[in-house]
Amino acid sequence: MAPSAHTVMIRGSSASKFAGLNDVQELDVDLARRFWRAVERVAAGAQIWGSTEGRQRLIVLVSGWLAETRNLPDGRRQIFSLLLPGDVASIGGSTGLNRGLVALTNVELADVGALGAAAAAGEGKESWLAESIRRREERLFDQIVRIGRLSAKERVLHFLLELYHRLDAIGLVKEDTFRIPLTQELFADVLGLSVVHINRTLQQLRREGLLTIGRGAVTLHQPHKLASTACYQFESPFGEARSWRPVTRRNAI
Amino acid sequence: MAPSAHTVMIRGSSASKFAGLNDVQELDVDLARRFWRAVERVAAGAQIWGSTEGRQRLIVLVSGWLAETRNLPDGRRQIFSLLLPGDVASIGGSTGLNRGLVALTNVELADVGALGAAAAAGEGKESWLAESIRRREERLFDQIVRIGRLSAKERVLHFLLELYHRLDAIGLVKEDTFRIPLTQELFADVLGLSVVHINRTLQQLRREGLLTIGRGAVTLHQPHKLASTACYQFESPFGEARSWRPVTRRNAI
DNA sequence: CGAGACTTTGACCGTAGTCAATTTATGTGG
DNA sequence: CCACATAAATTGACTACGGTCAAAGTCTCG
Repeated sequence: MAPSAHTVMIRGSSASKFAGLNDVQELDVDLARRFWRAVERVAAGAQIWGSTEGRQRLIVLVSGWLAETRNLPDGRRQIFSLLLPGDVASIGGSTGLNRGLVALTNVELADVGALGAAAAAGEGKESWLAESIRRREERLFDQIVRIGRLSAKERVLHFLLELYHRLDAIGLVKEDTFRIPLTQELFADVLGLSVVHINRTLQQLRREGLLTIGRGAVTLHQPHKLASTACYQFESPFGEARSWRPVTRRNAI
Repeated sequence: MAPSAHTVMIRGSSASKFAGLNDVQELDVDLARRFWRAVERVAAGAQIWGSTEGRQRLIVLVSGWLAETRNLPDGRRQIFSLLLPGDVASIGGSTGLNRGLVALTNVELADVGALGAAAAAGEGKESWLAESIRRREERLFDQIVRIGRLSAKERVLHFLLELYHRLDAIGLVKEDTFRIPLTQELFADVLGLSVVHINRTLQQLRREGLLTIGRGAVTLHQPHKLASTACYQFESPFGEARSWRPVTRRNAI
């Protein structure tokens, strides 16, 4: 993939290239510079994994979209999460066997090894890295709730709302509209549904006037209202809904 | 919950109390001692969360089972993961709002804050903590594949196989049999299914002679054979099954 | 214009959910 | 030790969400 095409990709957000990072106060400029020296470019469609030999290392996604995925032997595929600019991922080590990292668009990566050590050491303040990792886990939890307990319609809305918020945080949402480099097939593999059903669900949402989607762009109409219909981020602070009874031999399976 | 009842809980595995830890070479004895001074006991059924005030802290589960869970406003519930002895979890900080930690049995916890700093600093060797966290993420990925792409029958087997391996690693499996403090309802909430369907699936598996389950104990008949029918740990090393085409405006939604 | 990939549609099927009742297991108090 | 209370497990009847298969329609690019 030609670098020129790539440049087009990130243009228009040049100011916000660092938005995902600057947003969080703890990342100082020195570290940021260290990023830039180590930037790597990866072409859309490429699969990424560190040498299985070396130790695990952390990278920051500077621009573009990545997908974390797994293929089952029979062809089924599940996408665990999407990584957006500012997100952290680990590659290398024994990671590669269970999970693949795929560039959905042209992508810029920065090594965060040095930063990692620095951040881990700096205990006094909330380290940027720790916070980043915490959010990542939170997103995995959201993903589990989506595919575990939400209906197809809810899943789609919940997922789009997550993207909306994450992209908004790095300045990539204008007037409730953002771009998504996803086909309906990828959509399906994220949400654990079939392509056909994703298609029908999207059409239903369109008919209901809840969103506009097509040509790689999404507009959410009244995002806040959608949030409640999709159980998005409105979880009760836990523990209010159901009581937990100790599980003893008496009441075990 | 009386300490005596509790002691019964961990008896029989006293030798293996530390199995989950000793198993991994990097944990030295000094750190282990530090654990013991900080051990906390929690009664079955209790909900655990650090003060939302303080910073996030890491704990190690020394004995018993914990569940990480979320309740949706309408009563639906999803259990993200089960924590077994030797596993690490974070509590406190902003964690509490999105995820609850519940003691399924009486439980012993050890604070790993000090260890955390030490381990993070010790970069030369694979730190125990880092490895522990990596495995945790791997389990979340497995969970996502289970509920995203596996059938009910596959989910149950895959889940039981995971427990089998994790419990085996800490010496809690004898003759392919282990104890599980789970009701069918909890089972359902882990696997994203209804109780009724869990019940029917278990009965089918019993009829097929694949396992024995009841009274809080499970026996897997021919675990290795089951693994292939449940797509357990037999994922292709990624990238062989399907090609990835760049997603551009052309072929996006 | 033609090729290839993606989207859309229709017909049909099957897995899993829901509701409601019954049975079983484990306690508990008399 | 028995009757009763409670929570789990189980069953049946019915529904529906979502999957599958196959064909037709669209879009973009070369």
